[in-house]
Amino acid sequence: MPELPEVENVRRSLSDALVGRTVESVRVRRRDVVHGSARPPDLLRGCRIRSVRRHGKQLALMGAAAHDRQVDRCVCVHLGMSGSLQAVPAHRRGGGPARPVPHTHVTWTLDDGTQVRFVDPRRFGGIWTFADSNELVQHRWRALGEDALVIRPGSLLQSFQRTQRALKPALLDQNLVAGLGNIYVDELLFNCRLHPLTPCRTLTLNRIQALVRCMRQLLHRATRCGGSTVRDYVDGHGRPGHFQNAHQVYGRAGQSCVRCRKPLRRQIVAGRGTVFCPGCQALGGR
DNA sequence: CACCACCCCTGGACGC
DNA sequence: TGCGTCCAGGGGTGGT
Repeated sequence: MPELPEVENVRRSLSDALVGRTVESVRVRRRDVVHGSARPPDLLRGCRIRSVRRHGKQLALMGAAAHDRQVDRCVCVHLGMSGSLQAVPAHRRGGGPARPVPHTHVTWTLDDGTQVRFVDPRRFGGIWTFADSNELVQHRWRALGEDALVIRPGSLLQSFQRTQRALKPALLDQNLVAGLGNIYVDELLFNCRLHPLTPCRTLTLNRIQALVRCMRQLLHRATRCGGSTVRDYVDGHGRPGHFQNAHQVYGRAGQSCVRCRKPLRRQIVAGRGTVFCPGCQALGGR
């Protein structure tokens, strides 16, 4: 389940393989994963890739039409739960017709023979096409909150003050802060000793500052470790992450808390499986 | 506007 | 071995 650290690793690895290359052809196997125009030129055919951007959990391939450098193109990719975007170099595809990877919905072929494949078995992800970066921001990224790596305590304080919600559902809300998912919210709340059901309203600026520091540190550490591979996440080169080995609560229900040795509890919060330490993360805090 | 329940989807775990 | 059932979960949508 790609969250910010995983998506950032996909972004970096894809940048290596894509930036500066030109898209020679695009193949769409499932039209319904593409939102907006699925015409090959709108899916970057004939474009030179200028950059790979990220906001929260979303990626965007920014291209410039080769025949007219003024014409921009932009393809936004959301990996959802089970999506992956991998660049497979020509030499790794070998000579013979390798059996196709199931659920490969869109394939781009670059001028050096590299294939970029969007694979998404559960189809919780998708692809959105835009004329340029303005459209991307207007129609898709503007509604999102600030990216979790750059958000400042002040904006979080503002959001927290006008919501009645608990911390966990608020932090999972991409319109409030973009990039956190179930894994990193649980890890974050454990790190800063906050109960998932703490009402956002009750957090002082001081505690929000600590929360933001914790969040950046956690996300940076996880990113450096290549992200978390819980089931099948891999980056743009097919490499798994290893931050799952450093998880302190996620996936550890019933095991003992690394701080106080009490058993970790699992409870449904905001409809999501939530693991926390009832000892360290008391409601009301300390 | 704020919030929540519901639904989308597949593969893996588990029980018989 | 094989089949059925349950569950995970991001986020869009529609209802309250």
